Amino acid sequence: MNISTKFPVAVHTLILLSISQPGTATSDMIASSVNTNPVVIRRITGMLGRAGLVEARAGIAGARLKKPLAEITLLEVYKAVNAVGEGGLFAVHESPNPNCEVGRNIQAAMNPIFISAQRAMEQILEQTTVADVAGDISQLEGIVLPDYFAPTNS
Amino acid sequence: MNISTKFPVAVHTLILLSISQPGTATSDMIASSVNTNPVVIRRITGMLGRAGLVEARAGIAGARLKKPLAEITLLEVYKAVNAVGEGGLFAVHESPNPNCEVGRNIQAAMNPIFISAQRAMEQILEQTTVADVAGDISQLEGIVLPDYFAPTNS
DNA sequence: TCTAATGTAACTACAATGGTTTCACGTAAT
DNA sequence: ATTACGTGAAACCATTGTAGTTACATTAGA
Repeated sequence: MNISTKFPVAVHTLILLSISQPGTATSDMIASSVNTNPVVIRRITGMLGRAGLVEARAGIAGARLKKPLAEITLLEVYKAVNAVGEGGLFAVHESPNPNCEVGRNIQAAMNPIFISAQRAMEQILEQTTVADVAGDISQLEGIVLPDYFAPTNS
Repeated sequence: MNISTKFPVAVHTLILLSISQPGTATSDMIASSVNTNPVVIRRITGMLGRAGLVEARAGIAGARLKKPLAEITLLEVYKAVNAVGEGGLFAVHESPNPNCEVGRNIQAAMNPIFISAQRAMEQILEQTTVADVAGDISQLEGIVLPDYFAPTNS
């Protein structure tokens, strides 16, 4: 399996919150950009709120960022939405045979590797902020199509 | 979600194959060490076979390693069993709204980060061989419990 | 008060995983 | 040849997790 879409959706949400006029980015509006259900968005803003990244209150339209995007790393978002469940990125096979030399030690032997592999992945996420992603988006918007995409007369 | 247990089970299987007398490590025997069903093991040895790591033939008990464990990296095993399905480690939310500046670019903006994060994780797996894991296991077997685990008279 | 938005619970649909049964086929020993 | 054992593969089931959906209580503000 793979890491939950909650993660990219949360990033998407944070960017929309940052570029929208206050009170504009309702869960309905965000859901229509993400192409999902408003409740899915509220679940995510709820998690972002519990992590201290946004402030969302019942009855008030649009959540408010509690930090500028440049101070929110992707790792914070990833952790806020619990993108990788409990037990870590790698699943282990439960209760191998304790009467077998391999069975009774395999988990202890593999665990350190699993942990450092997961850490390596998370460190990449830590090096990028949500503002970086937002920057990439405006860059993409400003892109000029190369000539071979232009209409021709041939 | 997390990465399939097929991965640790495959490592477990390879180690058993390497330390067992030829023809001894049947899918039944391996399954009893892993604590699962023999068919699960055969599915995995099948994948390891298609990846060229072992040779398993119908009717012949026990698969045979085609390489020494020291020449099999964890990354090879991970790829052999397709531990992370198609589409990569990170899921993306499908079809965001193309009429929204953020929606139509979010995937392109996040993809490079997802790819390098996944790569970082895989590079760790590439640095370890199955023989390293097997070595850790024998080390664990030889461990001497520290004093505070010893019976006392107090 | 009325409207609009959020928070939350509950339910559903769907997909993926792993376990299980079953059976055909291959090998090897008797 | 027959028998026993093991693998390969298909089919099916149970469980789990994710996301989508409905419904409703609650809150803010006009």
